[in-house]
Amino acid sequence: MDISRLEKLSESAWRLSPRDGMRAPAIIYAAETLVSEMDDKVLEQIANVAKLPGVARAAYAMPDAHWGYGFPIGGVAAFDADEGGVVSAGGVGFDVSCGVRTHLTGLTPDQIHAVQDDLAAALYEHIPVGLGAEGELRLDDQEMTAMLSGGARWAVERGFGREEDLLRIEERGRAVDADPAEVSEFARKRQRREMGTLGSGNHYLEVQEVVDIFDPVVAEGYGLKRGECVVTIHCGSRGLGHQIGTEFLREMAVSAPALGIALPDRELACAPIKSDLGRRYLGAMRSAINCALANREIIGHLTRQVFARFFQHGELPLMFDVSHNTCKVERHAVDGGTRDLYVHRKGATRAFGPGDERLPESLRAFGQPVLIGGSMGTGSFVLAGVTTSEERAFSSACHGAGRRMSRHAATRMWGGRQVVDDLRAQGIIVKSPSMRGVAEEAPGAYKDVGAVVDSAEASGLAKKVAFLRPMICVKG
DNA sequence: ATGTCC
Repeated sequence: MDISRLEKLSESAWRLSPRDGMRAPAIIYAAETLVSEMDDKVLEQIANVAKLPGVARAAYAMPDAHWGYGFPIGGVAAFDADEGGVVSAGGVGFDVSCGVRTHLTGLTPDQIHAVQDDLAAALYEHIPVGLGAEGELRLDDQEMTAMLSGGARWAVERGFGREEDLLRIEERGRAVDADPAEVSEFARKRQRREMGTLGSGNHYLEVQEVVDIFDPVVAEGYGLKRGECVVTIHCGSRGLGHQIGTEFLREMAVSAPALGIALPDRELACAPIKSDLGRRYLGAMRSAINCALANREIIGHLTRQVFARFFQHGELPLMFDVSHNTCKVERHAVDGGTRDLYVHRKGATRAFGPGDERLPESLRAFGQPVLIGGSMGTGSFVLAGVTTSEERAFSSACHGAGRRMSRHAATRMWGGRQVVDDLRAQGIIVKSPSMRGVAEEAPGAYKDVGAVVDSAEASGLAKKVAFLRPMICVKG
């Protein structure tokens, strides 16, 4: 990206003032090196987002931003329903409510090492993974509706997971105002056999060691101890969310002219929040959020079953579960007052600061855990929300390392087998049904996650709490 | 992300 087009606000914040139909500025939060490495498309896309009706304050790109469908991945934008604001299927993303959860294990790396190969094999065997993977569960239409309405709470009621998990899930495990009636028959059909499955692409389950603590007080508050292991699960709403995204993107693109919306890019298809189409999308999208929350709760349950075979204490309490592809109604400061806004976070994590009443009491003093998935070789971070993030980016932060190159480019650079062997030499066991998928996800295909989170911290979006190094990776 | 083109 040509950085000379941007106004430098600080070492890690860059602004494009409104032009060419932009209704608000575009702001990129990242150190100069990361901004320079970003594709020009990121700036073009975030500027286009700032052209949409009812956009509030500014459109933002997080430090891990990269080119996406319409909106960049790592994009945040909020819209005001009373100002003609819109909701956009492309602004949420195809994998609705894709997200991350981390379970504590209380186990030491030595305990994992003693069973590492067998544990990796058991996790890989017990948790369905890969494109088109099916689980043991079969949902009839009535159960599908209950799941789409109940989220992780539905899963717990059916015996998958524990009541106490719900307090450690965003929105207490359930998106309210979901409308399962707006989820098509085909979307339901695609999901019938896919509950409790990990999926493919960048989705994974990892056993990780906490190797660095940056903020001892917050780490203790989260239950993270140096030299202990955690399990992190990254997945979303599988075929159902994808189908909802596909259907509504198409309908929004077709309907835009009639709804009086001039799209700067067809991929930015959207509908007024106060329209029938907008309301229907929100009802379906919230159902997909519940699908993802239920899916991760079931996978957490399956993980506990495997750990119970190997260890006496297989409780695996949930530290936190947070989505990074969502649209949520939140109250934020705008123009000297506060407004209810529809905050789109696509490849961006909600990051409430300390004291926020929407956080569970046990976490409120520390700020919200922000779970950052790095690549399978380089490791992951746990961050904490900070109060400055509200004015900087509607209480949002990055979500991962961000791709450095396309999947296709990665397969030209690496072979899957070679990546697996290289990681094994570093003590990391990778299990995957797809060697091509592993090549696409090679550590070198991602940006330096450390540089990304340093930028997030410098930008006042979140602060570093802990660094996690993978030991076992089950990869889709 | 995705039974990578219902």
